[in-house]
Amino acid sequence: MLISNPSKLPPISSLTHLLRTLSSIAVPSHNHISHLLLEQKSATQVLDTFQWASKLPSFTHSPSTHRALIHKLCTFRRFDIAHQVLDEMPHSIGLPPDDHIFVTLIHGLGRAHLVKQVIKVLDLVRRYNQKPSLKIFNSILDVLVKEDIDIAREFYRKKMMASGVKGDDYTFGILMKGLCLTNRIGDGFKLLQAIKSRGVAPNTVVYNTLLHALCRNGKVGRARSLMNEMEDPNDVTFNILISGYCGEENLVQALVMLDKCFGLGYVPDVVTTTKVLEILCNDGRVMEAVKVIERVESNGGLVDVVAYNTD
DNA sequence: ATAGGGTTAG
Repeated sequence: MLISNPSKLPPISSLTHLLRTLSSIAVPSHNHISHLLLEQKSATQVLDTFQWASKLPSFTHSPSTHRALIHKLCTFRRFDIAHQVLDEMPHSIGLPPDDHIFVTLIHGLGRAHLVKQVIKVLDLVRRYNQKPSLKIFNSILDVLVKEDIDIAREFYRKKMMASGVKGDDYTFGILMKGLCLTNRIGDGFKLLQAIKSRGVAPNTVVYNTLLHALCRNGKVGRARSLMNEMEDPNDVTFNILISGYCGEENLVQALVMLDKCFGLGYVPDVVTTTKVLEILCNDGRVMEAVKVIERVESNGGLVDVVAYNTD
């Protein structure tokens, strides 16, 4: 048995103690026990708490309490125990681990940079006779793009495409993020092209990711023309472009975009507004800055302390 | 489960 003897409980915090006392009076909810688990400071404490809860009269663990347990075990890097817990789920609650719990494990392994183990989650899912869902594929892909874009691409080609799993909007967003993270702008455009060649319009997130990478790399003009082909630019799109123009101190274009932004009913966010105010004030155009503040505020936007200090 | 993120001196 992997859960140790509760009689030798380690010292526990007073909050934990209080919660334990309360739960022995009333039947605790799954939510309640999950929070209690998340509060524990060591793998032993989490396991003890989990074990203690399972002995409470009229309490049965659920997928959600298991998820909390797995999450905590991952933060303590006890992936071995996490796997054992998953294995025990079919007998302990009569249910195999669900998607949500696999995603939790994938995140945990990802935080520990355990790339190979993350990919192996696919086999783990199959061991419970389940077909890995697109959500699981995407979660794995999300970990991989942050580690190594080439491994991510190989995973996409060999594991997803080869098993007949078609990527969705999320998939392309994740891939674009991975490419842009390493400033592979050329590849970003290729991906955009690949999406279009499937006969679908790339979604706004995919575009925005590439727009941001362009702006970061001093290619605001290219970002502007790419924006022209977007069907539905949103507030984030405008924040990116306005910030981009501010970054190269192109006050004229920044203000043009700002107008366009308001014209479509979007209000720049706090960060973007501050940048606009900054370059206006640097240019001594304080009156216009005040007008911008009024315009943002009257449209329901926020201007914060940092902006007011800009002088 | 997917996009961005600022200020600080004479």
